[in-house]
Amino acid sequence: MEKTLIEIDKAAAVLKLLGDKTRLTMIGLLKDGECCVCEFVEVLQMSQPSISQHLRKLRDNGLVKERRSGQWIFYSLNRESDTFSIVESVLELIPEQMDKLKELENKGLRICCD
Amino acid sequence: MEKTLIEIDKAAAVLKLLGDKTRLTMIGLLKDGECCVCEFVEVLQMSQPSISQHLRKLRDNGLVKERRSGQWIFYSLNRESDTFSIVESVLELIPEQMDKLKELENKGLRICCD
DNA sequence: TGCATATATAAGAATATACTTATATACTAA
DNA sequence: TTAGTATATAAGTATATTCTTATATATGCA
Repeated sequence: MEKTLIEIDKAAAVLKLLGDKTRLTMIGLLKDGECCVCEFVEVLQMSQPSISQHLRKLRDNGLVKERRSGQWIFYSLNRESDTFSIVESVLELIPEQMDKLKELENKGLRICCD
Repeated sequence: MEKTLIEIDKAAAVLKLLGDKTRLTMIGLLKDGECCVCEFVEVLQMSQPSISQHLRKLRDNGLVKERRSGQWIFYSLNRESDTFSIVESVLELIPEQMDKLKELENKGLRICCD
């Protein structure tokens, strides 16, 4: 049950990534599954390049991983990351973001990724 | 045992504050007690104004509180903050910073705050 | 009162961050 | 092959961040 400690530099880097509302919401959206870029664009109401740039930071730091499926690239949490415990802890303390995906689904806007 | 959820904006703000090595180390140093500004200056090897500015950010966001005692101002974690659970979780995942204070004590540099 | 110490604040500079628009790349399907 | 869709990258800009140096404030003590 003992968690491995994360060195301070690495912890600070991850916390800095999570310390941005857009990226924190993204991580929240990934809590229960995958999302593709177009879904983030819809939910977060931001430009596609901006979303891609945030995802790149998360990926470069190993917080998320990607999986291509046809034209789409699906992102998911990288639970194998040695800093995942930070992400996990934070996810327990913030509200679920799932409802935003549900809304999207209700509007029929999630079809692009089926 | 159920923790109250922290809204995403507020969580992101706190995580941003913790996402800086200097401030994260400060929080780590406060885990087991108070520290005064001159101790932070010694341990972190940074200028006094820089330390004060970091402490101000932490204080403005309610993460730490201050207590004046003579010429010295002692900082401590604000365990009453509604975002303290984030700080608490992070503290469990990073190494103890106490040894740095011990070193200081060994060098006799902690006398200023007795 | 006057000086020393501890801390805070102000102003400015260098750098980092997060957008924007434009364009490149990868895949699908006609 | 060509057009269309999804995503990534590049370049530029506005703003935020974190230092620095100089100065202000608060306390203690002779």
